[in-house]
Amino acid sequence: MELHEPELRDVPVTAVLAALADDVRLKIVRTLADGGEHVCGTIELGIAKATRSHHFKVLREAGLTRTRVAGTSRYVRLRREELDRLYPGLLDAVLTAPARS
Amino acid sequence: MELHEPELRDVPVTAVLAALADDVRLKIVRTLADGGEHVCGTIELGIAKATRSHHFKVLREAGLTRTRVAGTSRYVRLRREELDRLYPGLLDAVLTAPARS
DNA sequence: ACCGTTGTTCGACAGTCGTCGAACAAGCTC
DNA sequence: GAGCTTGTTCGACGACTGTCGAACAACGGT
Repeated sequence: MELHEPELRDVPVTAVLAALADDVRLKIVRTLADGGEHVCGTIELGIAKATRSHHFKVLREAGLTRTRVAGTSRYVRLRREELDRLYPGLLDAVLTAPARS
Repeated sequence: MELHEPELRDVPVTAVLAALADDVRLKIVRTLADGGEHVCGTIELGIAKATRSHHFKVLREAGLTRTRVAGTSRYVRLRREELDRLYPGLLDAVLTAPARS
């Protein structure tokens, strides 16, 4: 299993923004914002698992998440420190924004 | 001429992020970041004017810019104060980010 | 009144994106 | 090993997006 996790500085800002510009992915990011590791499947999203897998892939390849494989599960967490270092304020701004109505 | 400029709070965060997640529009925003008014046509973008018009429309309808009509020209400026109030840190994070290589 | 300038709108087109079911892979448990 | 669970991958499909040329609209200057 190749876990493609790019260096954040190699990811264009537009890719980071595009990754955040989706309701499903934003919900994932909000959930991960507690700082802990979450198993992909435990985040309730109301979509097919293929779609779920797709969104986690987008987040990972945009440098937003770090994934640890353990058994059949994947533990995902937000790369908050790195993000705050490279884009100070971005994550906070997005997270404190009013949730989707 | 109907100038559709929504209240920022009525625009979903994802729409704001999507508007910023494009190289051309990001370049426009960076140019407008000096706080002044710019005439649409004076910003060098290297694209057809139809496309240019499209991008300015996206920015306007995402609540990112304010447009003033004067003669045949449109004066555009960034809605920075409102943006900073609703999404503190977002604009700064995007603007200080390394420009697209 | 004509012409040039500035922008918008209207198809059209290619490309990307979100979504899904189905098939597959890998691990755990009995 | 059989079966279940957890995710990924593979088309496929419809919707949206960025791009353009052409046509149009509105204004300014001569």
